[in-house]
Amino acid sequence: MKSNKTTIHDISKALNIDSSTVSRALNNSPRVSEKTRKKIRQKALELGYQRNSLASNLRTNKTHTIGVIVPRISRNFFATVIAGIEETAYEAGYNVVICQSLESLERETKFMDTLLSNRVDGVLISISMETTSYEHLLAFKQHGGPIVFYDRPCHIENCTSVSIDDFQASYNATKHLIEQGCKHIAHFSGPQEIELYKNRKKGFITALEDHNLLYKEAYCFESGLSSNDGIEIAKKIVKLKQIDGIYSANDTAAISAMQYLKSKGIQIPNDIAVVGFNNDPISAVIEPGLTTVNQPDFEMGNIAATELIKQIQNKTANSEKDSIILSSELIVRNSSNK
Amino acid sequence: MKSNKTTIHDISKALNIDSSTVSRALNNSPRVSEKTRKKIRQKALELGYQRNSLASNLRTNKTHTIGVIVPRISRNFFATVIAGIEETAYEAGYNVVICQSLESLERETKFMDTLLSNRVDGVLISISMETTSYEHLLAFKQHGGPIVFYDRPCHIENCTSVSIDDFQASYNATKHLIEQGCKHIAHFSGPQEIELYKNRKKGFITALEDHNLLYKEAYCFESGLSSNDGIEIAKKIVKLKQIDGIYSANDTAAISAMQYLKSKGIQIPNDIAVVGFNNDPISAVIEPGLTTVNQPDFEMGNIAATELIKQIQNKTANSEKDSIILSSELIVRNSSNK
DNA sequence: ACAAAAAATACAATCGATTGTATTTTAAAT
DNA sequence: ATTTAAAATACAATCGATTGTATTTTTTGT
Repeated sequence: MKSNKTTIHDISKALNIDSSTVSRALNNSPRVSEKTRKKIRQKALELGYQRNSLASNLRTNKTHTIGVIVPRISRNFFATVIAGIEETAYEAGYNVVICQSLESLERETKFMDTLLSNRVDGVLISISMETTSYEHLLAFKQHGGPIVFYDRPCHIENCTSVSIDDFQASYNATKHLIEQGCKHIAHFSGPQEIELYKNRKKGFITALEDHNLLYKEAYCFESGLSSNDGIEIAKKIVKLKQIDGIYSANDTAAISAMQYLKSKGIQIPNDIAVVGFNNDPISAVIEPGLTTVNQPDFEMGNIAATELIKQIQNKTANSEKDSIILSSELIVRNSSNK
Repeated sequence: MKSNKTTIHDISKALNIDSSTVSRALNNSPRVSEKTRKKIRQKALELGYQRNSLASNLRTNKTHTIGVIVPRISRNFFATVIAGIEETAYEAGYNVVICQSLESLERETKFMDTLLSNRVDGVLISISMETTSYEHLLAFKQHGGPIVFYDRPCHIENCTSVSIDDFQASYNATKHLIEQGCKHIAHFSGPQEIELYKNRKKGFITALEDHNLLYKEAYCFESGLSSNDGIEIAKKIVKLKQIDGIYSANDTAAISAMQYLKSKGIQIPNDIAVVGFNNDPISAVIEPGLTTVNQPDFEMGNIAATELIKQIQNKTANSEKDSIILSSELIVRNSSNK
C-alpha cells in the first residue's frame, strides 16, 4: 500500500528533471540554476510536497533531534528547564523529544534504547532517583552520541554536567537557618546514590560542623521527596519534639511538611523554621513564604542544550569540561525569618 | 563516512544467513526456525545491534510516534495532561514528541510541519490562543494522519475533541458566586476566537441572566490570562470599586489577582469573592484557598491518547465522535465562602 | 524410496532522499 | 569557429530495514 504523499520523484517526473536535481534544488545547492530551482520550488508547492525526514535522516545519518529525559515533567523546575532547552534547540534548528522517567530506572533504560533506535543526535538527561548503574548511558554514549547531564550531575567519562554547586547552596541554606538561631535542624534528603542529594547533604553537615552543631543521623530523613514523603517526615518530626529547623532538599516536600505542621498548630518560623530548594512558584504563595534556593532553571536548560549541540556539531563528542557550574541564590522569605 | 553501528547486514554476513531472514528473526516472524532465530538473536546481542528505526519506519511508513502540541508545558494542567497522554502512549508502544506552541500560531504551524515531515502517526493538540485559521491543521489531516484536540475543542471535519463541558462548568461556577451573594461579578476571559473561552464566557453570561443579574461588557476582561494579565485586570477592578466577585477562566490569572487584591488590603472573600479554573496546585495553598473548577487532567490525557491511537490503528482516520465530554467539578474553598 | 506438501531460507525490489561521479549544455577564450 | 573551462544536469549507488516471490531443504505420506 503506497503512501499518497508527494516525493521528489513525483516532482522529478512532473518536470522531467532528475530527482537528484530536485533534491539539490530543494536544499538550495549552488549546483542548480536559479531558473530550474524556481520551477522545482513552484511545482513542489503545487503538489504539496513535504520532505520525508525519515528518508533524509537515514541517508545523512543525522536527525537534528535531541532526546531529553526528565524525571517528571510536572515539577515546575523541570518544566522550566525544558522550556529553556526547547528555546535553544528551536533556535538551532533541533527538534526535542521529551521522555519522562518518572524516577524509574526501567523506564529510563527503555527510553535510552528508543532514543538510540531513533538515532537522536544527542541526549540531555537528569537521571532518575533509581539510577545507580550506568550501562544504558554508556551504551548510548558508545553507539549514539554525546550526553549532557543537567541538574543531577553524573560523572561518566567525557560527559559534561550542567548544574549548580549543590554543596555550597546547601551550606548557605543551612548556615542561614543556624544564623536564625536554629539548633536542631532536620534535613530532608533524597537517595544517596544520586550525587546531587549526596552533595546537598554534605553541605548541610559541613555547615553544622563549621558552626559547632552536632550532626545527628536521626535528623536526616531520606526519601523520594514527594509531597507524601514530606507529610510522613513531618509526622516523625512532630513526635521528636526537638526540631526547630527544617532544611529540605526540595520545595515539594518542604511545602507539604509546612502544611502538615501548620495544621498541627505549629508556628512557622517560630517553632520550626523551614528552608526549601528550587523556588517553586508555590513557595512564594504559601504563608509564610518559603525560604528557598533559587536555581537558574531556564538558563540551565539553555546552557545544557547549547553545550550538547556544540558537542554534536564538533563531532569529537568529547567534552572539554567535566562540569559547568551555575550560580544559585538563597531567597529569604518568612518561613525562616524568626 | 559510514556509521559504526551494527546493521542486520553485519549479522547476516557474520552468520552467512540472508538479511531478510535476520530481519524476520528479529521481528519474531514464524517464517524463521527456532534454531536460527536463537543464533541470530545471540549474534545481535553480541554485536550490540540496535534496530535503526529510521530505516524501519521509512519502509513501513509508520513511526509509532505521536506528536503533542501544547501551549505551555509549565502550566500544571498541561503538564498533567501530558503525563496522562504519555502513560497511555507508553503502554500502547507509542513514542511521544512534545512541542510547545507558547501560544504562538507561527510556532504551532512550524511544529505541525515538522511533525508532518517526521511522519508522526497522529497529533494531539491544544491549539494556541492565536490559532484562528486552520490550514496547518487541515494540511496535516490531509497528508499526515488523525488529529485529536484536547482541552481546547476545535471543530474540524472528522476530528474529535476531548474536553469538559466548559459552558456548564462556567455556569456552575458563576451560579456559585451568585449564591454567595455576589451581584457585580467580573469575568477574566481569554481570546474569543478560542471556543473554550467563548464557551466559558457564555456560561458566565447565561448564569447571570438566569439569575436576573445584568451582564455588563465592561466587567468582562479579555486577555491572555497570564500572571501579569491577572494583576493588570485586578488594578482596573480596584478602580471600578463595584466588583464583589471575580470568576476567572484560569487559576493563573485568578491567583495573581488575589495576591494583588490582598496586597491592597481587600478582603477575600468578604469584599471580593474569587473563583478560578483548573485546580492548579497553588489554588489549594494560597490563603484563602481558591475555589476552582477541577478538570480530570490526567484522565483527559489518557482518553485523548486512547482515541488518537484508536483512529491511527483503524486507519479510517475518521472519527465517529465529534467530541468527548468529560465531567468536571467545582471545588469550593474559602475564596468564595462568604 | 519417491512424490507432494510444508517449512525454512534466499533473492531482489522497495521506502524517499542524498551525493559522488559522469555527462551534457552553456559560456568564455583564443 | 574551435577548444577549453565552467555550469548545469543526469546517472547510479547508498542509507538499513521490510516484504513478496522464488528457491532450497526438510518433513510427511504412501
